[in-house]
Amino acid sequence: MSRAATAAATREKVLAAARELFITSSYDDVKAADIARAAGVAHGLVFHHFGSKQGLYREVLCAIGREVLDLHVSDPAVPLGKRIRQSHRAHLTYLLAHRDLALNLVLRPWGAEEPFDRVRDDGNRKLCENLGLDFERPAVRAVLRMYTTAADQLARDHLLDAHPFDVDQVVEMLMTVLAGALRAARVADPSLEVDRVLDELARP
Amino acid sequence: MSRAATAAATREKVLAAARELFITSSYDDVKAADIARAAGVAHGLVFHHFGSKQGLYREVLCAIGREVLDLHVSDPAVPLGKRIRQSHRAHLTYLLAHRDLALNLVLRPWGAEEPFDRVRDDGNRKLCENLGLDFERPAVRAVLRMYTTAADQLARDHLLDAHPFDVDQVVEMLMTVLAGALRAARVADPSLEVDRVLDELARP
Amino acid sequence: MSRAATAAATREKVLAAARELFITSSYDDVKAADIARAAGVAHGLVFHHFGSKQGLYREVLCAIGREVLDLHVSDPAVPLGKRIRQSHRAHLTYLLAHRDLALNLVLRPWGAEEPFDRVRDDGNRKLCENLGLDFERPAVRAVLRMYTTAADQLARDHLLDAHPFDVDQVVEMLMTVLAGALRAARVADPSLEVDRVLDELARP
Amino acid sequence: MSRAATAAATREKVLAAARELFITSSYDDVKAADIARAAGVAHGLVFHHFGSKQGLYREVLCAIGREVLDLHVSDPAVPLGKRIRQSHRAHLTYLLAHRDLALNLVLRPWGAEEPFDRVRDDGNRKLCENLGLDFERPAVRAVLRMYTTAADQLARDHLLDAHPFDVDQVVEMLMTVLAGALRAARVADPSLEVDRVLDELARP
DNA sequence: CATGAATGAGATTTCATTCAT
DNA sequence: CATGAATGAAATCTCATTCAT
Repeated sequence: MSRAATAAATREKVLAAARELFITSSYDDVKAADIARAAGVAHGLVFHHFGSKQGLYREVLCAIGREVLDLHVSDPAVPLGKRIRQSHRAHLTYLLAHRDLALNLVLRPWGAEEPFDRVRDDGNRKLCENLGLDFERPAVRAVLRMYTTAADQLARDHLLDAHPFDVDQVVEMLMTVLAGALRAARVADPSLEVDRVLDELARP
Repeated sequence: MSRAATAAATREKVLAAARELFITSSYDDVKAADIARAAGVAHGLVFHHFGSKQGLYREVLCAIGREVLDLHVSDPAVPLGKRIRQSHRAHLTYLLAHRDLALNLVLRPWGAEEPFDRVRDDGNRKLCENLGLDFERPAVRAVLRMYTTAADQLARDHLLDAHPFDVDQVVEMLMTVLAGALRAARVADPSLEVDRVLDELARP
Repeated sequence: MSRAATAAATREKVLAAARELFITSSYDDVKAADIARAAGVAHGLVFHHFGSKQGLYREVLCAIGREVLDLHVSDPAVPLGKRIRQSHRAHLTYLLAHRDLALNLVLRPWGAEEPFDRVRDDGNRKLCENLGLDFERPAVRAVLRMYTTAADQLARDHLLDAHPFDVDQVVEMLMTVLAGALRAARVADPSLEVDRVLDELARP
Repeated sequence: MSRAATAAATREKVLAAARELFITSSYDDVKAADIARAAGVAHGLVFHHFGSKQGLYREVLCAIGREVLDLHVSDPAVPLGKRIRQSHRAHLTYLLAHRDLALNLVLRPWGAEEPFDRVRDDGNRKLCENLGLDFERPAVRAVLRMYTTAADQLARDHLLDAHPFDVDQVVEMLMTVLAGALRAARVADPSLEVDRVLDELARP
């Protein structure tokens, strides 16, 4: 193993330890010393590789964001309604399988973490592509941001057992809310064509 | 002025100073000492009256929550569509008039602050009464929580000039999203009757 | 004992402990924690009273500076030559009696410690008054600063046993160097009248 | 280029970078990593070549000390008064041309830096040779140390514009103070013959 | 010779909270 | 009620130095 590879491995070790801890405890409750200890490295190494605790946190967040993004189905061969439903189900399943991670890191509001916002916007952009809409149009962007936030809220309540619905029901609720959001986009920007999308979304 | 009145006045002074500070700075950035200094009282008084910094914060939050709640129109004489629209407009106008307060204290996600959640639930309950729906039904509760979160997101973007829509457009977008949320409630709970409400909401 | 008096007493305790430590160890080697422990108070109290370790250090330095200043004899009834000699002897005796204090805190160069410089200037001003010269004249100021530095150097060497001269010899050497410095002032500023002073200084 | 030559060149690169940094920042503010970066070499190399940060600092200091020493004129053909004046002028000119270097590295008190003290003693020894005096005699050594310190003080004030005198005036002031110092040596050690030297110094 | 990853001891300062007066 | 002195735990980040490659 080369020097560089060893270093990279150490970096990963720290990253993994940090992820583990940030999932189970809040940012403030996780101490840099804890991370170093969990990773089995010297205290200072955390800062050598990531500059600051914040920097390390950001990296963890981004890594998770990318993982979540990759869950989405974008195969154009699959009909739109099915595609979106599959994506949603995959997303929800992932969150259920990683409950703490979801509650503590993923399902946080817009604006709470700068770098994560970008990941979220990437998610919306992907959704937009699937829907055949232009994310650069303010109305589209605005309602998708609303929708994502609302979906996170429903997912959060789901994880907290705040309501009794199963995954399939949740997915259908999301589809309906998404439809409402798209109609809201047309309200703000009448030139927007959403009927066809609404049609396709309606078909499971 | 009686002993008790003086005490109450002091309490208010601290509360006002705290509110001012929590509006402009984050919770962690506001120090108990800052509040005491701003209020012109002894450091220890903050704890004398409010037990802890958290306790004081909660009081500030609740006071604001109550103010916001009181903005809502519940006059049954006003047609439903108009009533909800007026409430929304009043709410948005208030947030615009208190930008920092809105961004830093009001428009935070569910779960961020325990006591504020209750206020928010109260708001949803009020909305429910207006809509003639039963907040205790899980489907209703779930979609209203989604809706509120989504509405906050749109308001936040509005305050941050992230989109170009005016207050009237925002209100109409919200109405449309609310309609979508109600349909989503029916999806989860088919026994739910929402057609009449949807009808009334459609009429401005 | 009143509240304020207790507080002042505590402050003094910290100050005394700090002085003790700064005399025997270098600034960097003295830890804030050491001072608190030595004073028998909580760690945080140091900062409550002095703001920072630097602030505390400055106070210690100033207190010592004032003590040293008070050693000087300014009784006009005493002939000038005798007066200066007595002051020098008192100064040297003090430094010898407080060897570490002298070497570590007093005999440091101009510019090493901002607040101490002011004290030193005060000392020179006092010397000036004794000599009947105007400290505001650049030539006077410049040579007195030279002289003070040189005197500190000789004192330092004396404390370090770098030369075999006794206090009386050292005092006479200083008188001679002071005479040289005054002549140097006249070189820079020929309008300066120093002959009478030189005359008086020559008489013990 | 041979292996050894490359190594020497690298060493020089580090030395030059260190000098640059120590001139503009204080010892504590210069980090070993800064030096390595500025020199464009690996962090560890600093220690490879110089053992420690202190060691590197010492080398920088000595190099500068030697440069300053070489400024002094010792040509016996030049009359003493002229020789000393030329040396002083050269010294001052050098300090003026390297202001930060002078203030931060050269014009520091005796005892501040072990290795530099030796250089300073070398300087005094040289001066002694010029003056035809024996540096090993305590009185001579003592007053020359005083004189050097005083001269540094005047130079420091000069660099800081603390007085309005030009280089020629400063040189003459120094000559006068030097004369005073020599007389002080005779005070401490009456067997010392300084009249001839004083005579020669008086003639420019 | 050169590299830079790894070490790990360490210190200042902050601040919520308490409590004697 | 009001005061503000006193407490003391705690945590981030720094940095000289080492050493395996």
